Amino acid sequence: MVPGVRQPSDAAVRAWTRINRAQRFVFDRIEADLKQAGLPPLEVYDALLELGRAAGGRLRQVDLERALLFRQYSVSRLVDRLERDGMARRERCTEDGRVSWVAITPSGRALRQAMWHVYAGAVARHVDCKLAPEEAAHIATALEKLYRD
Amino acid sequence: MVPGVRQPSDAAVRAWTRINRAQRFVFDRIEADLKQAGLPPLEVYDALLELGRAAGGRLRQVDLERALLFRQYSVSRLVDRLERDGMARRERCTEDGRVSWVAITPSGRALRQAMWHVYAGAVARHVDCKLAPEEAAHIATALEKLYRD
DNA sequence: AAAGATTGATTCTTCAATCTTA
DNA sequence: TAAGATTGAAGAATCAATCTTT
Repeated sequence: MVPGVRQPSDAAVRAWTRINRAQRFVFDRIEADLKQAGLPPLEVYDALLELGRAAGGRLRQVDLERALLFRQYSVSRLVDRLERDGMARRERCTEDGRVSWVAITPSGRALRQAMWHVYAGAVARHVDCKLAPEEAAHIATALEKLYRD
Repeated sequence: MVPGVRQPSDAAVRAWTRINRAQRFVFDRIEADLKQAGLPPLEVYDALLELGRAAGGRLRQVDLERALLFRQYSVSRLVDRLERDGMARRERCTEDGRVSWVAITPSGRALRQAMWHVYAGAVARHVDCKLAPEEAAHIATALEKLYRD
């Protein structure tokens, strides 16, 4: 025991290491499925989903940042790529000159749908198959507490 | 509904998105704590932990790869960095010329301990505080099923 | 000063090909 | 052929500094 360092419970350490491992394990498999289908990585799906859901099919960059739990510069570069590939475009904000809107394009919507095709199968195979329905629900409820600041 | 794509249950999709978000959220905060203390990222801790636990303080690279769920080339480059920083060294295997052993150094052991100092506090703050003890145990049990192939 | 966003340089990751030994 | 490991080149993430507007 080291004074001044609060020791977490064994249960908490085990929970954290397994969150970490399970995430990487499943994530790697989903990404592999997407890649095999010639599709972009999951972060592109997540971004297109947020944009597609938003009113008018667009979000301020800062809101996309919060929705995705990404850094400002990561979003900036992700949007660069989406724009380069024709999946989204930036629009200037007339009310606040600091703000940049990001709007999904029709190609972006089509890509999201194509990705869901593969993504859904991957979640079914790598998650749904392995958990009882109550387990999945229970995990979801408990994990939400970790990111409600 | 698209024929030919197995649809995962809503519960499974929610579980997966929350695993993903919770992992990123907690991971970012732990990494920030380590960084603020001038320490290297979590993967270094994980590697040093595996090496330190192993018999003789060393593992074959391929076993480190499996323990960490990393790719061959990622481990190769991680060991490059550990070696460069004096935390581990490669040793050739006399029995099988294809194999490379990776051994932890005394500096590596010291670093792992210094990192645990910070890491423990971070897990206490970002995980232990937010979950009831039974919840942590339950999460651990359920999540393990996701990476037992 | 603070909020939103961008960028040059560096570091790390990933891809795809390669190398060595079994 | 396959297993274990490495590597040049390309792509992405990160750092730290910067820019613009509020």
